[in-house]
Amino acid sequence: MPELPEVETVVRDLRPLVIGKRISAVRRTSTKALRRPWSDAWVARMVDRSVAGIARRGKWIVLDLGGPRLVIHLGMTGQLVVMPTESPLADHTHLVIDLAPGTDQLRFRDARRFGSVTLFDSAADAEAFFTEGDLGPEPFDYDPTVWRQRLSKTRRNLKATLLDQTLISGVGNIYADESLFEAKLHPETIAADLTPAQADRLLKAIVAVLTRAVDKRGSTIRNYVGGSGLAGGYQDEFRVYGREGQPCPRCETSIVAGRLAGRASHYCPACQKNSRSVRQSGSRKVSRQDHQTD
DNA sequence: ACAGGATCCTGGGGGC
DNA sequence: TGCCCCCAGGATCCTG
Repeated sequence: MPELPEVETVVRDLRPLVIGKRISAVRRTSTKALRRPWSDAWVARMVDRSVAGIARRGKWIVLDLGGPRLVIHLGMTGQLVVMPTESPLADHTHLVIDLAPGTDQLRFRDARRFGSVTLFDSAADAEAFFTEGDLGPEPFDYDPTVWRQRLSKTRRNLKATLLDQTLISGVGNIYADESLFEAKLHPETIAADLTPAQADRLLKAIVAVLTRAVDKRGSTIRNYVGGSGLAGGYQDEFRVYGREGQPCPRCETSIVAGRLAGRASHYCPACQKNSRSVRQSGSRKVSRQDHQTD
């Protein structure tokens, strides 16, 4: 479920609720396996530590325990919320962390269990995990030159490219579609065929869309809630995602939905022209030079 | 190198 | 009410 804006919202919500709190107990509240295996040996390493900070890296949440780092991925249906101890434990709650002083608990829930919770011994170990996973740069501080270079090296389409966390971290299905609309680029456009100007436009569009979404506390379609249990508001601002058959907010043309990179993809066929396929309709294949315009 | 499909799971919605 | 099928904010592995 959660992409960068949702994860960022969780982190911002949790920050005042967990920082400075001491972990007085840790309990696994289900025996079901998560995406990455949990180890009970981690409990002893967490108890009595205080939460020094909480941060986001791509779609990952990093809880700083003053040495060890608890690294959490929400997968599709994950929730990480602070709740009072007396509130009933919701279904599919996998981990409960007691916070002191007070009676609050940090709870991790995940119905589909595509998420994970992993303890690393140090900041360096957590960072090595991201490095080994080849996690791509953050959209907000992506060097445009590097971005253009990375795009120029792949013949994949833009939709698949934006979903690739090693190329850019944090973008998922919703914000890929919304960013491509913002940039007026067709999701099937080959990344390497973008002109430098188009590549710049795309990065700016991603940043603009993500910024607006963060401002609205992300998007809630089904399960997502922030760290305090509050839903998001950006789902009301979608311009293409989930709007198949509805009018394009720019030109009124019906939004089209197709399947790309294995995911539902929404776009405006009028605003988001695929220069490649348009040009291909006359000749057979198009040389790279043909794309220098636009 | 890359596309496409299957897979890991559960729940919700639509059609019948 | 129930059943069946399809779909879902992700990521990874396998095949062609």
